[in-house]
Amino acid sequence: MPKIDDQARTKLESFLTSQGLRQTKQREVVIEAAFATDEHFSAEDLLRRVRKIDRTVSRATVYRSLALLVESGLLREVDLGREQTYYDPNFLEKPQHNHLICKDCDRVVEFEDEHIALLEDCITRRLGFRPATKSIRIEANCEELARMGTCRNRK
Amino acid sequence: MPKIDDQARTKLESFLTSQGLRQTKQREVVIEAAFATDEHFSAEDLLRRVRKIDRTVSRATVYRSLALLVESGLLREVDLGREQTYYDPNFLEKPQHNHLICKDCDRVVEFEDEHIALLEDCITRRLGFRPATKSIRIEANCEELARMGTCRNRK
DNA sequence: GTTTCTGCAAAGGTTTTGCAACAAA
DNA sequence: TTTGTTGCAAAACCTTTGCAGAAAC
Repeated sequence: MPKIDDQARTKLESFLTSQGLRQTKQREVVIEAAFATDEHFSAEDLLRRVRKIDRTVSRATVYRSLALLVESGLLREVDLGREQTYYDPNFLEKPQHNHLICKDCDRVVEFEDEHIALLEDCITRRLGFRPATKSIRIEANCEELARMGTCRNRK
Repeated sequence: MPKIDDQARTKLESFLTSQGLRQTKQREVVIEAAFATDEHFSAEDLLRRVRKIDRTVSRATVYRSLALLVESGLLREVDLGREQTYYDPNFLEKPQHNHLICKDCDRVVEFEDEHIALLEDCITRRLGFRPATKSIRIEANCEELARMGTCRNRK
């Protein structure tokens, strides 16, 4: 089973080729950093990780590469309700997942559910739209915080 | 049946009083502008509307009043996936509604659905959270655009 | 009279962009 | 060689904030 990272790298390469774009060592580094973990990250998070590998890569290049990775379908922007844009490296593996965001502790939990997917379909059609880029976001509160008065994710 | 605007004004007044805050003509104008329509708006949208009523109101005051209106429960921040924060004046009337956002034409449609509310509850609990500030956001594509090749909301 | 508010302008933080030098193909 | 890329610094945006004067209570 190939590492997700390799899969991503291959996909990016064919995207670049098909668009007449170039492979550079900066893009290599960015993709390596982006798929190093399965956590969501912001552009600045990624910049930090990238610079651990190669400290000469510029902020602008990270932002530009990010746009490329989204365009090529390797990353998805997710709206976690924070000020910054976040990126999700897990859509390659689980194209249908959704996010639950805890308003207390900022935890983000990914989930899949066939019932909600179906319902979403129905509602979407009923309203005259076309269910395509499925994306449901649930906001909730922290059970742990409510019961224990505290939560391991702080705040 | 009282106008929503009056209801909002009354609620704000008691909030201000209870917090030892003051009623000012600027806050009057902001609330008037905020509840003039049932559309979602950004801070800059609101500033424009406010200035049509009183052109001397500053940007800072609009931002500060907006925070106050959210705190007092009159407005809700909604995340429409755009760069700016948007505000929804319809939660006073329909505290349970959700949003469908068209990724093609940026249309926002509000909807309520008991089934999805229930499912959301289940999923939230199953994941160890507490369903509180219900908020589901569905992103979809435009049927009109797909079928006709164009859409009345442009883009 | 106090204390809160306001307007202004400056500052903050994230993301984008123009441009000259550089590197991939 | 040609054309796309990079790094830098500046710019662009939205939003927040410090402060002195103005306005509520």
